Amino acid sequence: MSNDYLDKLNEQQRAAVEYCDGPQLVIAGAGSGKTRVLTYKIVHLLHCGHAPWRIMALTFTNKAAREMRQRIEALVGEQVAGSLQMGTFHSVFARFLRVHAERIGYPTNYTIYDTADSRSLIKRIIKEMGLDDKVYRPATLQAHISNMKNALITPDLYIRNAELLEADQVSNRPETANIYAAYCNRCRIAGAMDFDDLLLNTCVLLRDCPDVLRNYQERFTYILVDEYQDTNFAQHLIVHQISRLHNRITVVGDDAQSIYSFRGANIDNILNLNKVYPDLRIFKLEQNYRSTKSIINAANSLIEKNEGQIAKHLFSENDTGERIRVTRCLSDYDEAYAVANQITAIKARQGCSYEDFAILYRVNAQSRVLEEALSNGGRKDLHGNVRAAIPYRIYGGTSFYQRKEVKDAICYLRLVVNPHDDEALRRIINYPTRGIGESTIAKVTTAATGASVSLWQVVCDPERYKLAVHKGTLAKLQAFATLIQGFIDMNSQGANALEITEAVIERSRIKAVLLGDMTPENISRSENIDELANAVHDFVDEKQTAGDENCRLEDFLAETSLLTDQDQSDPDGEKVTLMTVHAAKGLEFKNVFIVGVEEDLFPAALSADTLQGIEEERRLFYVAITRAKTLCNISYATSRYLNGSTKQCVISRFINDIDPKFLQMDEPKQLSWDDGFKSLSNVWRSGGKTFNDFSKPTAQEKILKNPRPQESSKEGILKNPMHPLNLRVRDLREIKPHETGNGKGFSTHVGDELSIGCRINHQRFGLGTVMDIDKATTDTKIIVDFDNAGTKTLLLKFAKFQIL
DNA sequence: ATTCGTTCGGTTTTT
DNA sequence: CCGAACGAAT
Repeated sequence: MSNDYLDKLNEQQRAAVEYCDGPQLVIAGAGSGKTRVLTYKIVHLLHCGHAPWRIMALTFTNKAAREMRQRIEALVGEQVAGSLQMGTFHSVFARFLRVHAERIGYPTNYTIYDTADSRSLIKRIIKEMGLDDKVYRPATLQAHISNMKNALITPDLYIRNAELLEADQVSNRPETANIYAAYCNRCRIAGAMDFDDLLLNTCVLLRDCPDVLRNYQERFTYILVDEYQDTNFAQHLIVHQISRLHNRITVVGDDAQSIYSFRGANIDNILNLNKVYPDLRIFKLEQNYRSTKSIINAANSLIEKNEGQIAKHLFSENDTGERIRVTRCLSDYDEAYAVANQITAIKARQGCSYEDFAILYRVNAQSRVLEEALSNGGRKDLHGNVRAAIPYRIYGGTSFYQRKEVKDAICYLRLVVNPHDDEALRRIINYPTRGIGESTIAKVTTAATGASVSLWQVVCDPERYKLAVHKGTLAKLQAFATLIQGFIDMNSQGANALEITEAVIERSRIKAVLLGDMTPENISRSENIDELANAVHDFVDEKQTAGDENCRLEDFLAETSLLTDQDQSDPDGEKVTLMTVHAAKGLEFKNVFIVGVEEDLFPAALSADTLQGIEEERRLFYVAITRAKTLCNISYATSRYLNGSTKQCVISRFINDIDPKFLQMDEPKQLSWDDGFKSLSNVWRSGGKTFNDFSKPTAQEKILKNPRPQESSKEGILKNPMHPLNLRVRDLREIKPHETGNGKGFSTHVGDELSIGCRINHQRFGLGTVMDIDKATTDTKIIVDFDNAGTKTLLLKFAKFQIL
């Protein structure tokens, strides 16, 4: 293998790739070729003689892992790439744990509880302990337990930690430690690990089994970790322990893009890395290849407002590009339609594809309106003609494997692999209904908890556990046990994943029940079950073509249980991408729309009370902006319908954080004192449609022409976002190049140059489509549907615009 | 035991 | 708005 791959790197990147003798931190700004460095680094390591199976590469998301694998495959071939130990933290260590589970008291075929499973278990424990679930909110407890695990505080450490106990007393939740202990206990009886356990137990394994640690330390001569700013303590420790022997490690990250502290990510892991690795060498990648200068400069000016960062200056040598456009909308509805129209307009102008667009939002719930607007292809025209739908694709939402019917089917499979999986058993013991009701399950539960065994053990041997139920009920339990045992036997006799899945679908009657009542929903549910069978089929097929006849159900489950919402397979075709900003990390798009940039949404209300909260939100916003290559569009609405009610909204403080010279504020104007209160009266909702009066400026707009001097805003907004002084937009003079009509191609036109459907750029109203030309009178009028200013009738002899 | 209807409450981001 | 949870009817 020649090493001409090094020529494909810039100086900084090349230096980072070539240094392989000790611990290395690569601070990689957004779009600076981080993945490129990682992939080439791995190629370089192979070139330098590291065997592929001695290299461990850890990423955060499956998407990132997949992408890196593909890139490396392209460079070194499938064979070699396949031998690399590469994947997400969770998937790599879940594999290790499969091998050594018994060393730490878990079965090899342990189950992985997803968030829903663990939530339901916590909830049940709270109930069983007779505690008030208003005080002990399951979601809060779950998050708390997760944090504890990420910090490696096990229940026995918890109970000895005076500080934690004290805090629980103060918050009036003294039972927290007991809930935590009970939860872990029940997981263990069920042979189940939750996501956090995968990391925690890896730490336990490496701590308690020095031979295992030694083995991995010796094996992995090089470790690479992506997105290190998002590691939690458990991950940090694992990496450190395994890398300690050879001390050859590359961690890549960008403190400015740390956005996962809510799940335990600790930015100090990267900021203090030199304390863990005294001979750490730091490399910086500061040239951004992705975005225009305007975008990078704007992003830089934003992130400067955060404190405590690793000094770096991201720069771009790309074109200056257009300024970031900030659009004010009256409602979420208008915003969605404005975005849809913009997409159509920009696509026509750039001649690009729908794939070049992404709409990013803070929370998934925002996607709904956007979907509607896109499906309608933007606003209907004057004659009520519906425009062609804009194709889109949503990441996130409920994933395939979380759908009720699919999860039901999966729970049968889980039970086959590990019958002690209580959560799975609970879910399907009476689905389809087989007369095993709540009271029976309660009795089984009591018996099981009393004897510290799984529900399955009680179901299989009711007498032993003195289960007091009627004969008829006993028979029903027996029938259920026989059903499941049948599948278990199939599995132990060597049936493959597909054979068992088919048997389960058939004999459990889950599909038959759905087809017994052919409502459209049920038909779709049954199709989803078929889809699951297909997935198993593909899995088996793929393994067999690769020459592996061993297509165990265990393997299928192990693979799918770590897939998440973000990992749906790509349906092909060019589509606009809709996703949360979190999901967009690591991706790039030619044109990006960031919507809902309002106080209490972005930054999220829950994050707004702490400085760290705000700083993380700001980093999130930074991530959003830096996804864009060419155009970045920001919008906010003054009124938004979210979670069942309409609320007034205020522009996000983050827009004020960006240096105004990189912004182009649309509809520049002073917001009025009661602008926010007024706009509600302009918005009616009927049948999902909004009626807006865009055409005439409001009295307030006319009155308030004088720019109010800027004052330091942070505290003011923090104190009271609704305070009128805070309803302030930038100085007029800073904004809008074409607003002043400075002869930049805006002129009057005669009718002949225009036709219906023409795109124009109006001096004042911006982009729009000509809907009609009225030559009936001496003064020709045109009716234009503006993307952001509604429909206007213009007198041709006066209107100043460009024809695009 | 099951099913249906009503009320109530919550509400970020993800492996 | 949506889902969970509870209560009442079969």
